[in-house]
Amino acid sequence: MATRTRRSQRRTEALSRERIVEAAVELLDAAGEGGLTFRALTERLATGPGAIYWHVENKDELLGAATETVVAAALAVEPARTPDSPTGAPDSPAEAPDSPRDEIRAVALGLFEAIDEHPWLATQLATHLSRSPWGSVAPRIFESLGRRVRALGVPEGSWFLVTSALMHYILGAAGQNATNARAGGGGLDRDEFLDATATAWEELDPDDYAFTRAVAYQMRGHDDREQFLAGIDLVLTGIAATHPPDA
Amino acid sequence: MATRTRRSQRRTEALSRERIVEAAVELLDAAGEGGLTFRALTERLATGPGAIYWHVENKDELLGAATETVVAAALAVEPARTPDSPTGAPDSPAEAPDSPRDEIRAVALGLFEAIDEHPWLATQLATHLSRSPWGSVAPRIFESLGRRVRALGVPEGSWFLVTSALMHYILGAAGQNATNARAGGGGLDRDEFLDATATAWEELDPDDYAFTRAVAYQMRGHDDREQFLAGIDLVLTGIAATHPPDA
DNA sequence: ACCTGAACACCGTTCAAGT
DNA sequence: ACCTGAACACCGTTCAAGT
Repeated sequence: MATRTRRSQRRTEALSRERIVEAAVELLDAAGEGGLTFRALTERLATGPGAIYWHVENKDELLGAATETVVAAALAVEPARTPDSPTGAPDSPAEAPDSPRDEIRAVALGLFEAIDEHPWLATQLATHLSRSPWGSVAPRIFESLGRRVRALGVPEGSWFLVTSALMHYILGAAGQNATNARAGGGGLDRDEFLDATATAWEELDPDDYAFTRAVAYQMRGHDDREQFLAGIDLVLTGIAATHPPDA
Repeated sequence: MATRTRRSQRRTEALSRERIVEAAVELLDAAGEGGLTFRALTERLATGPGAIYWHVENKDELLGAATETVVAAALAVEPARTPDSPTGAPDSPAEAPDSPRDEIRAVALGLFEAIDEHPWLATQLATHLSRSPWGSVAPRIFESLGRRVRALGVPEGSWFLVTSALMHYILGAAGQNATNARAGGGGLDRDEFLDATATAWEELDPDDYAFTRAVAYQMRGHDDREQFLAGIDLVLTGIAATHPPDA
């Protein structure tokens, strides 16, 4: 029976931290946070739990490593181009030197899309962003946004506040959206899910939820990405108004 | 040995969904997400798992009920008063009719403080806000903010966008802060934790993290609540600028 | 209607043993 | 140095049985 070992992967390459993290990301993408177990991991890697523990401290560290990998990839794109065509994929070489504002939009959108593709990221980013010893993912995002905030001309005394506010909006919005992405993935397609949610809103108590009922129809057709970027613009405008460049 | 049943609670009152949720909140507060187990719950309530399952569908539903309870309490305060004295606890009767802007600040601060007191809330709010069947907690927050957004004079077409953006900032910021609160709770006090984080930032690579290193000192002394409210003001200013009242 | 508690399947983690 | 796999303690959940 030793012959019938599942070789879900070719067995040529040796085990490595990298391969383990890669498999972890695949499991998380396929089945969410609950999909990442050491049993599933050992089966996929055709090995035993002990082997994994030799390369990785524990499950928490593994989750952290998976998060770092995905976030690093999202930030590495360093995209450009004005988001005029919201559908356009960034693959042609970028030449035009973008404004800091456009770059912030692009970084934000990169994170948004990463969370959209890997909904399990939301939990990680929302609450486990700082760990001991300090994970590198929070500073990475902070740095990427902060450089553009500086380029925007925000006075130095406001750098921390402004960059934090931007990051909070991005993580909050992307997190909410991940919930939708997840729910959408489970059977219903996106439009059906939106419609079901809008309908649920419309059936709330008229006294307690007058406002929510009144905007339910706006939920029905809305485009997540567009809304997200509109929110970014709102925050950027707020930044310009409350922390204008030094005179 | 039947005599030595732990009665962590007086045994007079019968089991009820309410008592179970209450105990769940206590366990979550005391030991975080990992502290809520059915064993701990049965011990605290001096009963068996079957009894709990009679009142509650499963662990997920229990977590949801705990979240709803705490969020409802936070929103019920419907506080007032201008936040001039950031330390002041709201206990004297409020009379002055506050501006929508102040009310939004107050609602936001209420949520911020709820997450600060119950750090496990962050995960719940960040990613499980919508469930099937639709939980009432998202609409509750949305409604509370939305009514004030309407009172602000934001044009109807922008209600959904603006209220969502506000909610995203609040949840994102409060979530990040919960991480700090949690970390602070684990031995170090708040100032020590901030200091340790700032020091860690200052030791990052000078090329890759030039900006983060440059603002590390701003992290050291900052007041979470103050920063949070400054962010709210930033967003409110952005709202006023990008979605001004109809002419 | 409400509760008991043994049992089940599954999980993260450890560790003596192998190569 | 790297891997194996049995074993341990713990978890959510079920269910026949009691009152």
